[in-house]
Amino acid sequence: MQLFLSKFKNKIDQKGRVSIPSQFRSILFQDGSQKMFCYPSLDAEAIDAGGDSLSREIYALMDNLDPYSDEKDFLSTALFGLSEELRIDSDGRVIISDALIQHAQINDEVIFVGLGQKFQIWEPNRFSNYLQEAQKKVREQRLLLSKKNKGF
Amino acid sequence: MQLFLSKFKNKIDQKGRVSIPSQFRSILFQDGSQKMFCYPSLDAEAIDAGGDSLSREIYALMDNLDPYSDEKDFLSTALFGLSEELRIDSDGRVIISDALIQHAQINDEVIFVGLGQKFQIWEPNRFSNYLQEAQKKVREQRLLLSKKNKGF
DNA sequence: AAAAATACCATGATATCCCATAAATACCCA
DNA sequence: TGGGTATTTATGGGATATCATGGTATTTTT
Repeated sequence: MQLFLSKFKNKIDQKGRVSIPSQFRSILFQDGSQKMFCYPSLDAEAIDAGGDSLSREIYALMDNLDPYSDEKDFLSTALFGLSEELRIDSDGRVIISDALIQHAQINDEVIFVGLGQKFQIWEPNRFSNYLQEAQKKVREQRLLLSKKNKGF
Repeated sequence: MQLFLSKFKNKIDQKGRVSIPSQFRSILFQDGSQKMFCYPSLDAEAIDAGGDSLSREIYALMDNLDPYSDEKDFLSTALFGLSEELRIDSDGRVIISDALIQHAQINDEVIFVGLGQKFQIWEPNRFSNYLQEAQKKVREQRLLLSKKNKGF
């Protein structure tokens, strides 16, 4: 299976269009769909996105819930209500909806960040801040680890 | 199978007409019917709606209940008594009945919210309140989910 | 006849398609 | 290996189609 890797910075034009990085695009196209599935990230000011496999994963998750439970009502509102299947146009671009733009505080540039099974879309500055934080955490963790595991 | 996803805000005009979001409309039309099936949401101040598959589902649900039970009486009153099949006009609009308008406390704008198999129609402010609540609940429940669903 | 429902038409905004261009990348062959 | 050519890719713009929405006319209902 192909993974989403690396990161790419692209511009949003006046009509709101962004090119999906071609590497990512070709993965999305693999299952034949012309859509990019996406939704606001649960714990970051970013957009989570992926292809058919990601959306199927989420649909399956919903299917397992009791149809008439509060749990399902809340989840389906928060997930289905906020997720979108963006059409990929003939030039490989999408138009990100206002709601998602706002959630991720995006202006006229975005960074696509590969996360393996899915990828995220960030406002560039926010992403570099997030990355720094993450790296800091990793270093701290490593200090803890290195006491037990020399040479790592 | 096509699912109802995302949300759309539309206006109600002086004659009481609302456009069904075209994405939703095309799903409704798939089973050939020119109708939108709807009824007052059982546990929210909103309208539940969908196509033929939803109405069939509800019929099936009723069939499974003991014919002479209170449960069936109650449900058939709550659902069938108040459910309607709204004609979709040539421009893709419907007229929502007074009873449903009142149940959902709707004025001159509504939000259509995709929930997968069906969708809901909300008064915008009420929906944003409900959404906040739903997101809060989802975050609380999230630890449970993440153990089973990595990467989500 | 009055009121409601339905069909039909008009318009601005937006999305989609199609083409152009420049930069980046891949490709090829001496 | 290097240097040049072909392809791909990101991005912009104009033309076209679609959509939401308002309005008018016609039909149906009561």
